Amino acid sequence: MENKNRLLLIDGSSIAFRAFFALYSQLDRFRAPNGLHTNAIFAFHTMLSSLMERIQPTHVLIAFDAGKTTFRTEMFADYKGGRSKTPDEFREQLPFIKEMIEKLGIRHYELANYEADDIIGTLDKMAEAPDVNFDVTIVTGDKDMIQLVDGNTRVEISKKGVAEFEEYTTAYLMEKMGLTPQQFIDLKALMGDSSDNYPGVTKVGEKTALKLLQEWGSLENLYANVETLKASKMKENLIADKDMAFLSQRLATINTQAPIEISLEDTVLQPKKIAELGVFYDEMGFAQFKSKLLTDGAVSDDAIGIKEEISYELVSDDSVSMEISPDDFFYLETLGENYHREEIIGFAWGNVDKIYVSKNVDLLKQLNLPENTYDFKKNRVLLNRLGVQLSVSKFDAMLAKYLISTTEDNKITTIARLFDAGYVASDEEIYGKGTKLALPADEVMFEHLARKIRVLAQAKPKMIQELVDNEQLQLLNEMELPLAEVLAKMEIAGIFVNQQTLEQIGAENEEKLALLTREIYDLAGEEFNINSPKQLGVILFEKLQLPAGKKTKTGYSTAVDVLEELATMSPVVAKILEYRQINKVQSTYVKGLIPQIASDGKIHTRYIQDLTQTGRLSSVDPNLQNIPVRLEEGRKIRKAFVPSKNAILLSSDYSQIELRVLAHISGDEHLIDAFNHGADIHTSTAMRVFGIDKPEAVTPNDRRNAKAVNFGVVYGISDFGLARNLGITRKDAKNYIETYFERYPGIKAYMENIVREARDKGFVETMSHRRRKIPDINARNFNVRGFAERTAINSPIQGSAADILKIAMINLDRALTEKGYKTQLLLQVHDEIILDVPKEELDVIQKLVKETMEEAMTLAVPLKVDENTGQTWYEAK
DNA sequence: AAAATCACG
DNA sequence: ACGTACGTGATTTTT
Repeated sequence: MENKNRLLLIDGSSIAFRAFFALYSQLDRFRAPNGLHTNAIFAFHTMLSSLMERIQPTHVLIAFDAGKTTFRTEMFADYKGGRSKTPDEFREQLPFIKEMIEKLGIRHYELANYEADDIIGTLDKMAEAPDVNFDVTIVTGDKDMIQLVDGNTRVEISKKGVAEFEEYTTAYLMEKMGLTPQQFIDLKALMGDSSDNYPGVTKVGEKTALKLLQEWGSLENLYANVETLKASKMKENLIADKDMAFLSQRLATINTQAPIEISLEDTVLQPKKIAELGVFYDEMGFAQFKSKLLTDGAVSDDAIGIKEEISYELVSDDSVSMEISPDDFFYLETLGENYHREEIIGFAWGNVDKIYVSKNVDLLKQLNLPENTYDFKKNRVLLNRLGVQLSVSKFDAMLAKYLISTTEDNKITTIARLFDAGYVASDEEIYGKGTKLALPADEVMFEHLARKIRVLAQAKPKMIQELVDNEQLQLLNEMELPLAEVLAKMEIAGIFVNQQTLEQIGAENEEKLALLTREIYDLAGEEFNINSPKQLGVILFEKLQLPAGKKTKTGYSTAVDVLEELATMSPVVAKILEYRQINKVQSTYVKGLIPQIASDGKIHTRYIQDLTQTGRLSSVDPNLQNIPVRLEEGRKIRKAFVPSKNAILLSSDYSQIELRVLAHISGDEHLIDAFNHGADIHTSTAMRVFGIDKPEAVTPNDRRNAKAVNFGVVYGISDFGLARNLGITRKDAKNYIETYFERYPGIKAYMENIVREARDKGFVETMSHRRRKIPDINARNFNVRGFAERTAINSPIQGSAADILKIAMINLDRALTEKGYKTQLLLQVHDEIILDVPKEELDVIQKLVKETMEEAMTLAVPLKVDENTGQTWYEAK
């Protein structure tokens, strides 16, 4: 870039106001720890950063309006009159925006009796003096300042959000409006300005004003010749409002001679006040800005006093002996995430005072490793690959953090921030990401590992304290930690998948797809990419003229529910649905799974234990919790999942566990009764809600509707959702719900209570004190708040059900181990477990599994378990 | 990187 | 009037 001074002048008042509205929808989310709204502060920071980045100014000034009265109000008392009061939520943020600007090393200025425009205009003129000759960029939300555009000065008007600006240069102004900057003032003189509340000439708006200026060039010339205009209402108005026109002209003119007490030298960009900014970001709750601040350079890390020195001892020799204290942490590093395949690149152990690092994996085979861990399950699996049985963990910082709060991720950087436990770089900074993922120099990695150990050691007591305060210590020690061991066993065990079976299914699918593709091209009359919703939309809704129903953000929706509506209208639609179904199976479950079969003939998934908001597990790499079952076409995939030699697959699932949990935690007598009498729950609901006497009188359709209502109840029902699901009117859905609540008053009470509880405490919890924060519960926005309310209703239900299966798995694993059975737990699918059972153990194991699951927790209703066995997963259903 | 779609409980 | 059912992950296309 040219070595010229660049001055950036920002209308702080106007941009702050724009910033406020740019994130207005997020008003409730942006709250400082002390409750202050911060949406405008945050958006202002974002806008400012991107401007600084783009313009790279040498000088910056942010001007603010000083107060209500200015020299313009002396000229015209109603100037800016009639404006609605600025919102309190905005006004309270202004002082903090100014504070932030100062800490960013930028000057701000305001002057009694003058507006920000005048300060900017005056400085702009100073910067244009021949001996100075700066490039000037003016940023504002207000078009008035376009009059300042000239060869040195461009004006950027904030358009939308925080990043979109419209840049006015003399050329652009001429092209867009056919005006010079001076004429822009006259334009406003004629048409007035409704937001500044001066009227201009009666009945003259933008179109008329532009035409007059095209013809006469200026306000002065227009009025010098006004008598020559042919008689019209407009001529009368021009003559009558002449004084107002010239007054408006003066009001619209920016004063470039304001008595400012600030010079260009005062606007030189200063270095950021790093330490103060760090504190400020903390106060505002701006974690991202703070971590950015820290990563921007080592100098700043030290300046802020967070990146203290760290020392560690490198251990490369196998023949080291070590003493372990109960406070010591152990940490194991891999480059990638999939610990079934990744190699150990380094590890560290120690405490706040003394830290060891190494990359000699042979050491791991002989050392006695510390019992405080981070991601114990990963460590267990990795060491198992080395033939080492890692001893039981006493504390897992990752799981502890997950239990304390699910709102953020559970990375060590996050733990460091939340528990004020020192500095650690992010893995991305050290190892890169995506294609740039690579091993750094040894010293870089070792320091990084040492810092992780120190953060963990410093955070542990604080985390324990918080777990105690939350009544969650038991949840960690007796549920998540033991479960991590069980899951490690399951992941290590893996499940046999028959590749030939998958390939056979794959070959059949390919044939069907080829045929369907030809048929679809035929019916459509052309070839196109059937996988592209965009191209498909064009074919269906433009070429074939089918009625487009729903729309997505980018165009026509071609989702199943839309296509099903169209199926009767054109034969191509049915073919497309069939194609989609088979293609899904082929791409995700045939082509996706085959490469996941390891050399042992098994698929080893990973269960993510610290992710879901409710306490469920998730399964990745591959996901074995969404193998098809509902449609036969996909269900066949399950034929490839087989037991080990001389064994059988046993699938055990809880029947209606979420409704049973709901019955228990709501205490609703009717729902409890139904379960206690062993009734078919959807039939029973149908009888109560639709007023049917005998179960025999419940039609399949009644039962179907009741089932949808029951689902809805668990999800936090709304008439809209139920209506959409059942294809009935909202009014009917509303009736269903009202009747349901009348007949099940305990459920209604539960919903009201849990929402109130969320409001009071800011979180809800499961039967085992698993928490979910509900920050949006008091949102002003109807949708956001509605979502939060449904979350508050659903989370304790889904979460308690998850807790129950977790307990069952732990108890079952314990029983299997104690009695020395060879049966293996293989998979978990939310309300179901799949086991590999040697044939000779089958009878006793079936009994044991059922018992263990049904007795996992004692509720006001019985827990019921169904079991199925088979030579494949397909049969075990 | 986001959006659309669809697989599961 | 607003415009949604709760919780996930993988694949493909589009930007």
